Amino acid sequence: MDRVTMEDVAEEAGVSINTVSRALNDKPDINPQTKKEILQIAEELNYQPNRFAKGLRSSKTSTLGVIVADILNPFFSALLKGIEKSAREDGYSIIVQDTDEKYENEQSAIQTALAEQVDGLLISPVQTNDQTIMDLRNSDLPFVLLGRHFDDLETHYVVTDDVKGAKTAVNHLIEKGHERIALINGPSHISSSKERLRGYRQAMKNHGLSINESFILEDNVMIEHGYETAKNLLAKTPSPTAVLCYSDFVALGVIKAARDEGLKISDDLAVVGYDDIFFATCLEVPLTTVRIPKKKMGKKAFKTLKTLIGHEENVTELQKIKLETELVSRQST
Amino acid sequence: MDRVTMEDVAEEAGVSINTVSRALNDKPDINPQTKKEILQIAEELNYQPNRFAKGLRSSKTSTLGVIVADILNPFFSALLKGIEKSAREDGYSIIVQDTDEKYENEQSAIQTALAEQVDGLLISPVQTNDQTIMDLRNSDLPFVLLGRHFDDLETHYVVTDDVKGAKTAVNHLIEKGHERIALINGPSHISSSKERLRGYRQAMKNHGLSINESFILEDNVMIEHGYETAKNLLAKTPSPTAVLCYSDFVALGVIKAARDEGLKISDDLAVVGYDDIFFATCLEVPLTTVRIPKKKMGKKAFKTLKTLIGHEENVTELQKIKLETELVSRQST
DNA sequence: ATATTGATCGTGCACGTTAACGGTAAGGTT
DNA sequence: AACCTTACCGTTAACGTGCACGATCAATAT
Repeated sequence: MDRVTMEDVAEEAGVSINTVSRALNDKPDINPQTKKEILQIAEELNYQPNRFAKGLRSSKTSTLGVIVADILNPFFSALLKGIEKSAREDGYSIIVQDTDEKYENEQSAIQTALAEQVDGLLISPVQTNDQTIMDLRNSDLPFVLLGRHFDDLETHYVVTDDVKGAKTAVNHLIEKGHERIALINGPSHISSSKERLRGYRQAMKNHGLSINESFILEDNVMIEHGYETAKNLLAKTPSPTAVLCYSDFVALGVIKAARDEGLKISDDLAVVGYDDIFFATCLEVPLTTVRIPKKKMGKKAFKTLKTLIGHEENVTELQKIKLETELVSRQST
Repeated sequence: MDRVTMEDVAEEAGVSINTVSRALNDKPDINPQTKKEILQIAEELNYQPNRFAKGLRSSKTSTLGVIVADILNPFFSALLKGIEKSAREDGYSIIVQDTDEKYENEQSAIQTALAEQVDGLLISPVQTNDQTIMDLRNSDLPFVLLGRHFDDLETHYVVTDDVKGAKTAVNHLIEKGHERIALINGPSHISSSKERLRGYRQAMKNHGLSINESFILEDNVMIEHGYETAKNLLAKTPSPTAVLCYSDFVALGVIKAARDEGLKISDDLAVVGYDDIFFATCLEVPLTTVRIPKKKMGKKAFKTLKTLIGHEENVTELQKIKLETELVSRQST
């Protein structure tokens, strides 16, 4: 059973293919009555447009590329979920690629996306290199950065207000009476790390607290590293009474390390995470964390990309969107 | 800057388009020397084949549809990761759709996939209805079911050996000295639930243990339900000393409920999960669980689908693949 | 010398859709 | 009566690729 084409519909309706095209695409120059009949017949025959013919003609697919750093990370899963939902509601399909936080994968993923001829690209860039992003700008494929951005690169992006987020978290810890507050941050060269560090410093300064520079550690985003880093941190004297982590993943590592040391979370060591991935509530001591509106972020990123695709060649001004975070206070502080 | 086509390459090489086609597609009837030159030029010009033209001609995209029940569930994330990786390595792109465990979404997702003209479909079906799957069989689109299958539906699938998995888990609990063992199962009409129940019964019977039918509960896969169900379960007298859960998600709910009741995991209540999602190790009491080789499963599903796509019209025999699980013993038992 | 073969390459059409363009008929305008 | 407008519709070419077919030429066989 072959696919139904416009020609089949045309034949059935006794009109030309073009008329069918006009009917299906809401074009003018068509009798409302014939249009109605054609749509009727198309429906009956279960006509499905051939997207390859469409794409070939118009060089517009209705497909977006999404490149995430690690699907297993619930943060990205949630992002992806938001993107997928709003894209689907808008008639877009998404092609997903996972870079495993590796630079070379990102590079080839972008190449693949170009070859796939997607209409646009959503990227949560890896941290090691921005060369690929620069290359991407030279092609005329619209793209939006997600979660991370590069200061020195003028691109569209959707991120969160990390200065404010970290500041609020530190303020919260200070209110709880903590003074020796550590920061296990992400890689220092990515924007979110820089800004959170800024927020951390501001909050400490505002409350007249001195900063123990050895309490500021740089880390990877993965859980295993959080564990190691926390081990080091807790060995220091005097040891911190509170830690702000770069992610809930890192916080998990910290909690593990604290458990090993016989420290009680909250009493002996207050921990604040970042992201609010869903099992932050499932821990023995539910985790206080800075909630990132992940689905909303995905949705917003899609909307942004869509306007870019709409305007195309027009030099639309740069979309730099910062979403607000929310401190969710639980038992770990 | 327009896209480079085969015509451009042909012109540059001083040959016809057809010759370029032959060179690029490893066809015979071509001089090795000219072939080499053409490939060289194609490389220099950075020629990228137009997949829409290709798709239109050959009605073969290199795209697969993947329909998952819930991306936020780490089980599906891991599955997706496995699929994505092996697909990418094989030159396939994947279009991902999320059904939110809702039947109507699955239905439209399949429609979308058909419209997208993917080469094949990988589906982790929702539990409520198999009508869509039946419809899908009537189209000639090859597809493979993932994780769940339907007894009465003759389709290709990749699942795990659930009878054995549950049996091993129950055996483990019995070895630990438990006799009052409960089962919080998934929805009773899906295959994995049925088989795990079978495994549970077999293991109990083999050890001469009587089964308290009120210890067998049906549940949804979501975490919130695990909590409620466990509440009910723990209120029973005599209460069970061990629980086998349908998923790690459910186990989390059980652990929460046990915590509310002041029960100590392992000592007062042994808990076994299913799936082995990555944060099973992150819990206060690391969770004993039946590990499903998720990435391998994704990979296997892709491979299976690929052979189906290869053989196309040929009536290949049904692929019913059962992967082995592995009991991972941790501190919760 | 002529016929045959094989290697190599070009020609032309088809895939399904869109859009520019031209055509037709009915009605109105000068 | 000759023209223009309007509303509607069909013809046709084009998007980039792959495949069937035919063409060419040199080498070999008869």
